[in-house]
Amino acid sequence: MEGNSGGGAAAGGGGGGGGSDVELVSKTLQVEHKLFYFDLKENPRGRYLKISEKTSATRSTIIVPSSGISWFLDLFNYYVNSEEHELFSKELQLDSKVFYFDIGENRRGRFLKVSEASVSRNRSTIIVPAGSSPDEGWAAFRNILAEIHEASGLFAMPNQKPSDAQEHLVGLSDDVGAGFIPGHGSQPPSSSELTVERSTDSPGHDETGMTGVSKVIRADQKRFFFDLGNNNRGHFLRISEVAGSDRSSIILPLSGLKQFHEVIGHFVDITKDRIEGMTGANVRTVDPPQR
DNA sequence: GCGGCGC
Repeated sequence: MEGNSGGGAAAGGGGGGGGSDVELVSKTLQVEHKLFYFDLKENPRGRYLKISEKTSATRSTIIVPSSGISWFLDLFNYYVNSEEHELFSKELQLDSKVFYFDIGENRRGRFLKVSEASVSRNRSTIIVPAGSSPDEGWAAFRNILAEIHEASGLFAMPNQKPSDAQEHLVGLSDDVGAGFIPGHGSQPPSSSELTVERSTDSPGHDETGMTGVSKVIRADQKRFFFDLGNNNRGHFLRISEVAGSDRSSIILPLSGLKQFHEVIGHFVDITKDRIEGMTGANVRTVDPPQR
């Protein structure tokens, strides 16, 4: 809850020496008799999520690159929300790593085996029990991933108010339509893969009623900020991409907004098949074993 | 207080 902004998000600046990775978020989850540790960490080479499974005797760990957190979230949502008979194994390719998601079952119950295979590294595996109630097991695991995914975005954006993210976490579906641009309430907030937040700055000033209106969307690990502004040459929409500590933006005069919208719509149309569901980019379904 | 995974 505290403003843990840390100045400029470029924690990579002060190399820090060997092994002193900064811990941004740390959470634990107990499922049956297992303990799962979630540590979002950062070092000069980037950010990653370390997930450890600890039992009384053993401990195993997988390392998820930050770009994979949203994929993990999607995959756990898939396993939580799917019927038992339609659960398939999945493979998630991230950079040089491959994560395998496999369902298993024994007399203790159902479980999801997540193993990480990378070059020159022994395969490591964690096993997450399905759990007997919707509050534990896979769903609880999913919830932690969602919290970390949220928090990860906040760390990338020092000016972001944490309360906005909390609001987004808590609000289930009713608040999706809120906070739209005044006078333009026509667009439906269809966000299947994308999650939409809003951050309105200084609503007290309403010179034209338009400046200061902002929206934020997130896709994978990137965040895109949309800000209406104006200067002596007119009104414009600034679209900024923020990923990690890098950001860049384009300035779109409002006279070009309609064409922009049409072109985006065109690409949405021709790529629909790939962005719905999860057969596209990195995740692929693995056929069940024949017998 | 469990037990799967791995060769």
